Amino acid sequence: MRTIFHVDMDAFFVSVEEIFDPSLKGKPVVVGGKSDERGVVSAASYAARKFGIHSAMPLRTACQRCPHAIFVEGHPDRYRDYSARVHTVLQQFSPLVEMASVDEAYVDMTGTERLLGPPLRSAHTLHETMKAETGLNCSIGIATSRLVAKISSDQAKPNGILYVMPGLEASFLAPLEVRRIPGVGKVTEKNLHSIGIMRIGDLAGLSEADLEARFGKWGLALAGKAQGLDAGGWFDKDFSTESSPAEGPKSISHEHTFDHDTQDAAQLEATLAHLAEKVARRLRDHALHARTIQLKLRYSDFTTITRAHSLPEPTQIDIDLIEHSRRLLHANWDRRQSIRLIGIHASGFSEEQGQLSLIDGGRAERWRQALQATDRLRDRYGESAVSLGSGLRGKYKERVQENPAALPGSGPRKV
DNA sequence: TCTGGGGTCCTAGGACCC
DNA sequence: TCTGGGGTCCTAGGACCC
Repeated sequence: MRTIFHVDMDAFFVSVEEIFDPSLKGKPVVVGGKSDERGVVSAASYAARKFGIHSAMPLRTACQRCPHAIFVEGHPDRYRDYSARVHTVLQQFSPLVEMASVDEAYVDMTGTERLLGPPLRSAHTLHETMKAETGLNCSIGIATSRLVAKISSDQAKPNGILYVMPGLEASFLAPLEVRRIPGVGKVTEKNLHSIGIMRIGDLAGLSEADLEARFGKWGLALAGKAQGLDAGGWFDKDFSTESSPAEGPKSISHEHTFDHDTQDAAQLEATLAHLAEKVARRLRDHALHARTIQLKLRYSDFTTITRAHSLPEPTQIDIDLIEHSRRLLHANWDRRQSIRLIGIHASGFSEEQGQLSLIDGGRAERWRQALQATDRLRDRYGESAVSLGSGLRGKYKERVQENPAALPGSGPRKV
């Protein structure tokens, strides 16, 4: 029998902002951007939630619900820093810690009783240590599976601890809404409601065969989740010993939503080139080469298309990404419509570089050296210090020169 | 409710090969 | 040349998570 903690930081981004500006404490605070910008809420303080504000809500809606709320841009580097501190605290309690995202983690506490006491006691100690060492509140769910631990930390919020004792999983889950199951979103919830399944207990009452007939493979997974089982069964894996083969990212992408929809080809190309440079930069940082380049366009009416192209040889060079994404743009953009969002996505990674690229083999090495030099300059002087020329073009260039903040991605970053 | 940005995983159809 | 079946790769779209 395992003992799993799911540790979830309370209103993480807001709480970190409060450390840097204590005057925010207790006030309705919204992290995500200005109140009149295109964008959504990344995190809301508990005071803001009282006005009906929640994450993923459009900023403009949040502003309508609470005009006197304080809107702040996020600080991703601060969150990464505090996430690392959280990780450090957790490692004092178990060597088996898995950060599931920037603000939550699974900790395998199996076998720590002799050292740290029974689960409720060690959770209490962890809770206090977290507050003392990071200044942040967290909620802790304790259970025999990751799934139930996660659902119970959710029920423990804010700033609480909830222990689902072994054997009580089914009775804990039964009264909860199906939406509480991780992986059940709006669509699945609606589908389940349409056949009269409202609560996890209802779901647990259906047979595997029934669920499979209705939802296919996903139905089988759902049947397991309704029992509180992790994906691979109950006792199966012991997380960090079965070394994660999925080392490193599987895709790297950047996208940008314009303040105003546009049909200006120069602006689109300049933005795309800039996004491509950021993707290429990150490919080099990870020592990865991508074979598939995908363009994403979202029109004013919010219809979204993606168009992909696979290269004969993988690449990590700016101009390959810029050229291929530019071709995809011109081949697929319906010019009757104006564009709200443009993005580029790289996948199909390998660690080796391709023999061919748009540049012939002899010059490839010099290119690599030049790119390394620009990477270093950007490290030292900032992202906008160096550009390959194609990143800036036409009208857009003028705007950028007058106002560096006009360049997507420069200035304070959104979360 | 006028809807971000970064990811992961899944499905489904068609091409192509044996 | 009245036509099966499987495997793999590629592409497009969508659900979901934080």
